[in-house]
Amino acid sequence: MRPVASDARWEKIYAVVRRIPRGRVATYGQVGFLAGLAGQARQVGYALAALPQGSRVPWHRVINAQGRVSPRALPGWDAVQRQLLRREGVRFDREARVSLERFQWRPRSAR
DNA sequence: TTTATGGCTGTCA
DNA sequence: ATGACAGCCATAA
Repeated sequence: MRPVASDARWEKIYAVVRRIPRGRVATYGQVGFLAGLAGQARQVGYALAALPQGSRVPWHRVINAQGRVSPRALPGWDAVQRQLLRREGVRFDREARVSLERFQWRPRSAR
């Protein structure tokens, strides 16, 4: 059997995402960096997109570098993400953007 | 194998 | 602020 490289990477990505506390957000690039995959933000998005529904990974706490919820393949799904974040206290401005200054997660280990 | 497409990002006009 | 582009790399065809 051929080893599936993405499994190990995705595991690392999920591990990082699981560390994001409630009411905080991280960018794809940040997650990639913390997972040892600097510059591969896109893979983070890909990994999160592949998450099964029942997973306990807080995928909704990951947004793009512009502080916005990325438009997704399935319609309405991004609105759900915003609602989940709001429920945790994350505020959106009228441009549907989050102030990363205020809500971005800052783990000590990588500051 | 090659091509096209992604829940992205930084840089430059 | 907005748009175009080039990197990144896994997956599907």
